[in-house]
Amino acid sequence: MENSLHGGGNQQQPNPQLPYLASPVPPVGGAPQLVSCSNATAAPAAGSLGAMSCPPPALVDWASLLLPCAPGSSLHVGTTTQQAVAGAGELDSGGVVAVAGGSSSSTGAGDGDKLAARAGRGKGKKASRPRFAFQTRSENDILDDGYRWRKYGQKAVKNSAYPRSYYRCTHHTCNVKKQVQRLARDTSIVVTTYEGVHNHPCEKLMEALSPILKQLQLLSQLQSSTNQLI
DNA sequence: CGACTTTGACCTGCGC
DNA sequence: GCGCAGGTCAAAGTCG
Repeated sequence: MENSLHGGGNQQQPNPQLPYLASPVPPVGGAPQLVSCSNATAAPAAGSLGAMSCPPPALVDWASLLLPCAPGSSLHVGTTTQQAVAGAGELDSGGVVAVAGGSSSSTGAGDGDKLAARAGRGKGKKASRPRFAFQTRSENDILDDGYRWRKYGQKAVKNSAYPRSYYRCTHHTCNVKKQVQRLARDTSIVVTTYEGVHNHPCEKLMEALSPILKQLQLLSQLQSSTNQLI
């Protein structure tokens, strides 16, 4: 029951004042073991990691995840767009997950005219949204990435005994989605695909960081006053 | 009672 | 044009 959502607007204006997530967030809670990752479209620059609002789990070097994966590294990243996304149902392509940018139908078909919304859904050019997928070896399908998600759908996927779950960020102004699915080949591996960019801070991170920030402020003040004395 | 999950139906895109 | 598969909606059910 951790997941929830309120649909919400489509505005994705980053707020430079806040340490909002500049890219999909790795799990915080269970410290699952990362198996592989990929981000074909919105590869965040290394520098953007500083803006990430969620601390990485101990076992995973998330920083490296967000960089182009180096050959020979422990991470396997695919770039074959064909399998990407579409193949999400067929994610067991040699342990490689590839995600292509932009896809999935339009979003935000929310409270308005349902028919009109549906009529517009998926029509025209597909909105290009950053997508980012990674595999984790975890017993839990739901990884605690610090954000709150609401499940809005579940689909049986072809060639997979496990269904795919669809989640949206519950933040009212955030339109980020994620899909969670287990690999058909290796059911211990969970494939999580993020779509979109959070435009708000990670609640849990802010919660966890606030005492640390206070201490830092105190230390900073103490240091400046000490310098004055010297 | 509100928030969230479940689940079946519906819609669209795509391949044949 | 048809059928399949993926993605989304929303009513109903569940839970705290």
